[in-house]
Amino acid sequence: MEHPQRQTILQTPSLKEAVEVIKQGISRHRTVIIAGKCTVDYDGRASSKLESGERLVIFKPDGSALVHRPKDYSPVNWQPSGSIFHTKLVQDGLVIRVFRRKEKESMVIAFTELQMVSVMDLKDNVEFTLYASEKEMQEAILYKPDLLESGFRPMTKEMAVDPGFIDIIGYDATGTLTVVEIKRVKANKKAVEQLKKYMDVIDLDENRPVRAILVAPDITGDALELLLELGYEFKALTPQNCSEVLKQKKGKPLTAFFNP
Amino acid sequence: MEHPQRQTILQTPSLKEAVEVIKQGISRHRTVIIAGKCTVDYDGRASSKLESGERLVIFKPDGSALVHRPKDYSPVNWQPSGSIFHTKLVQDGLVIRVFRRKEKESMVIAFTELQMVSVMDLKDNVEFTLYASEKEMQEAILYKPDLLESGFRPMTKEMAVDPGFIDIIGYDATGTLTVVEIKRVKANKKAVEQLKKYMDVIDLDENRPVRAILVAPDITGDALELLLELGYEFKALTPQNCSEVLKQKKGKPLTAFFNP
DNA sequence: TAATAAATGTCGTTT
DNA sequence: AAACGACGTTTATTA
Repeated sequence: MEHPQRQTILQTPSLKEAVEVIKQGISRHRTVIIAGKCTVDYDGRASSKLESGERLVIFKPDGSALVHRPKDYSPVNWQPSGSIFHTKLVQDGLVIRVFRRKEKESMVIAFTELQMVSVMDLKDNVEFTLYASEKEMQEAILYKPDLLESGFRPMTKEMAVDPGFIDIIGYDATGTLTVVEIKRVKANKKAVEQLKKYMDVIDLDENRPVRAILVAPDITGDALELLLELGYEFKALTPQNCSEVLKQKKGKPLTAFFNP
Repeated sequence: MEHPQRQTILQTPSLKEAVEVIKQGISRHRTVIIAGKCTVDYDGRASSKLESGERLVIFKPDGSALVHRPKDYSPVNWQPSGSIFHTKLVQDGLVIRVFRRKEKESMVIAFTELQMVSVMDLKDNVEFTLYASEKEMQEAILYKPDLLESGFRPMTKEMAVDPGFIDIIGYDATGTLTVVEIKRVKANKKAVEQLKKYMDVIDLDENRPVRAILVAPDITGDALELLLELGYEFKALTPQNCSEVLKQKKGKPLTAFFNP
């Protein structure tokens, strides 16, 4: 055989057939996929009960476990990585207990019928890259401040103030101190309130005019109302806009943008 | 055959063998599970790129799709239910496009090698019940107000005020108006700020003393500091406590608690 | 549809 | 370990 067998697949196995395959798969740090009729009980931060039905259950080598029903994006039950699995064949069925000692959480899956048991050795070590995050919008404005407005000069990024971090502080074309808050999705009232919290601190520290600009692809009606009431400003900018700008950048470090 | 074949499992199939099975599985509203080497590109609210590696990919009958790496609880890429799947065999491999027209989102999965293709008809219609939610904590306090403090009399639940909904409003033993905010996990500063927003409205509307009580299993140091600064109070109460109380309730409607 | 808050949120980062 | 904020948050609820 050219390719050594890197997966074991059992179709409608008996519980007895399955138990050793599952145990070995878990102990050898494989990804174990089980489809079958089961109940699931969870107890920890909350507690839950799921009566018998057919589900897809996944145990990963890092100790994460997922129970998926045939609908919905999110698992009905789960435990995050770092959990410990115990597999046992009992009178009633094949029981897999998932523990997290630290969090005092447990999830118990009891199978009565199996449609499939699959054990695989998935090799996957490449990087995952997410583009057009809020950080990237920030980078884009620092790289090309005209994106915000003509003549804007960034001074600091992520300045620490009491309530948190101000995304960008700089001076506008007339030399007025300007606080910039960036959101990558439509801005709501919460975003304006966050900006206000920063402004409260800035206004307290300095005794001179300060502008506040909220940058986002869009803004809700309520948020715009509050924004204008507070005398702040809105600048429409999408992650895609920023992504385009960053394509020109290519590897210049962020520190390069803070030269005189 | 006693049990009609309710699943199709292909082990290390060729892309050509797999494509028809996948297409049929999707069109017949089955759960389709694919393990294999693939790349994943996402474009929508953000965009992402995942280079070639071995992953577990799930397509559900409701139009949700998940891409799982061999680590982590959360999928590396996904689309929620209501998405549309397009499967196509091209020169480079087996490509499955997942669309959400409304959200202008797409995820493209391109397989070059397959370890497994499994198509199942999972029957799962029972209810899932989760205990010890915030709503249950609220119900417990309404059922047995002494849980909050002796002599407390609830007046309304979920009173609508401008910022949102106040969990419980009532009168304490001395007849002072009392606002109750409930959190099912350790309360942080954000919870106190939320309570403050409610109090700002209440204090504005009424010109008399008002108490504010934050109910949670625990509270962070910063949050407690802010809470006391504002003159509010903290009452420790766990979801488990409340769950115990509710076991005595057994089906009495909530409205039954608002009698003179 | 928009806004608002809960979630077994999870995840990363900083203190 | 604790606290805090971001997330392609998702999900439910309500105006």
